[in-house]
Amino acid sequence: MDFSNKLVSWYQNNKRDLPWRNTNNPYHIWLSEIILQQTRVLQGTPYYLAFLKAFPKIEDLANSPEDKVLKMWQGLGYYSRARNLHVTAKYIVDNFGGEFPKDYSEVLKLKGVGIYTAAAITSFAFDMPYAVVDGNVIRVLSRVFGVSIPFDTSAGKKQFQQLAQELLIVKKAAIYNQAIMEFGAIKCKPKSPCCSSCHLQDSCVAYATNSVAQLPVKSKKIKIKDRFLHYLLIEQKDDIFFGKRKSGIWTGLYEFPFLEFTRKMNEKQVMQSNDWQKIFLNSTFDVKSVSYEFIHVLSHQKIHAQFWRIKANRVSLEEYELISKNSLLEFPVSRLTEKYFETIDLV
DNA sequence: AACTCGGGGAA
DNA sequence: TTCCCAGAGTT
Repeated sequence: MDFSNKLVSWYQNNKRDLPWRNTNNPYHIWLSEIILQQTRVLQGTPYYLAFLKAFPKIEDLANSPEDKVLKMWQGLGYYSRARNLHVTAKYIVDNFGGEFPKDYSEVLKLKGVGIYTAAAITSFAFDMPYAVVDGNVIRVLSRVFGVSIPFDTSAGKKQFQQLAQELLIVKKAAIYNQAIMEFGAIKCKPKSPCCSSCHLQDSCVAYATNSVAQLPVKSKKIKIKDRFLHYLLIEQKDDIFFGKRKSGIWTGLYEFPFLEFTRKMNEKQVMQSNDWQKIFLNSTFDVKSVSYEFIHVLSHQKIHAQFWRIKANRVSLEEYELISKNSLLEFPVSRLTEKYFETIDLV
C-alpha cells in the first residue's frame, strides 16, 4: 500500500475523538480551525466548546459585541484571531446570508483565513481536493521523504505545498487531510517520535538515514526583546483609569496606563522620568504600593511588569477612561493583567 | 523576506 | 532553557 492509503488506514484505527470531528458544519469547522492556529488541541478545546455554547449559530457570533468575543478568547493568545473571527462572522451574515461560502477563493478571502485554513475548511466541510500544510504535515513529509529544505522560506513553503498536494487522495480529501495531521500530532511527534512502532518505518527516509531528529529544518530563529512596563492603577475616588489597546501586542484588550522603559528602573527612577511627571504634573498623588516584578514570557518578548497602586486627584489621560473599580473583571485583559488580578483585592 | 502577534506544555 | 503548537497579516 502506498503512503497516503497507509495513513488513512492508520487514522481509521487510531484517531482521537475530538469535538470538531464528525461534523460537516462549516461554521463549526471554521471556528475550530481559527482556535487551533498555533494552539494545541488541549488548550483550544474548552474555548471551542464555550464559543459554540455562547454562539450556536454564526448570526449569534456576528451580533455579539467585540468585547464579549475578546473576553471569551481571553487567555488563548493571538487576539487578532478573535477580532478577525468576529469581522468574518459579520461579513458572512451580511454578504452570504449567514451561509458559509463554498468556493475556495471566497473562503481564502475571509479575514483570518490563510491557505492552510482555507484548505482545512473546504476539505473537511465540503470534501474538496485541497491539501492542508500545517506544522504536522511539514514534519511528516520532511521525515518520510527526506525533505531538508528549510520550510520557513518561500521556496520551502512552495515545495511542501506541492508535495502535499501530490499526495492528497483527491476523492478522500477530508479523511486524508485529517489522517496526516493526526499522524504528525500523536505518532511523528517533534521531540520523541514513536519510530519503533511506526508502520511507515520501512519507507521513511529520515529513519533510514538516522536523521529523524534533524528534520524538519527551520532557517531563522527569533530573538527575544526585553520590555520593562510599569502599569499605573490610578484611582480617583471609586474609579480607575483603563483603556482599550489600539495597536501592537494585545490589540483590543483593556489595560491600565503604563510607562515603558528599555531597562530595569527602580521606583525613584520611574517617578523622575519625564513620562511620569507629565501625567502627574498638575495633580496630587499618593503611591500606595508597588508590586513585585511579574515576568511574562511571549514568543518574541520578555515583559518585566510592575503594577503601581496610586490614589490621585486631577489626573487627565486622554487615551483612557475612568471606570468603576468593581467592573474591571468584566473587560477582556491579557494573561499578564489577569495574573496580577489574582494576586490582589481590587476593592 | 522579515517582522509581528500569545500562551502554554513538554523534554 | 528551547521548541513548537491544526498560521495569518503587515511591512
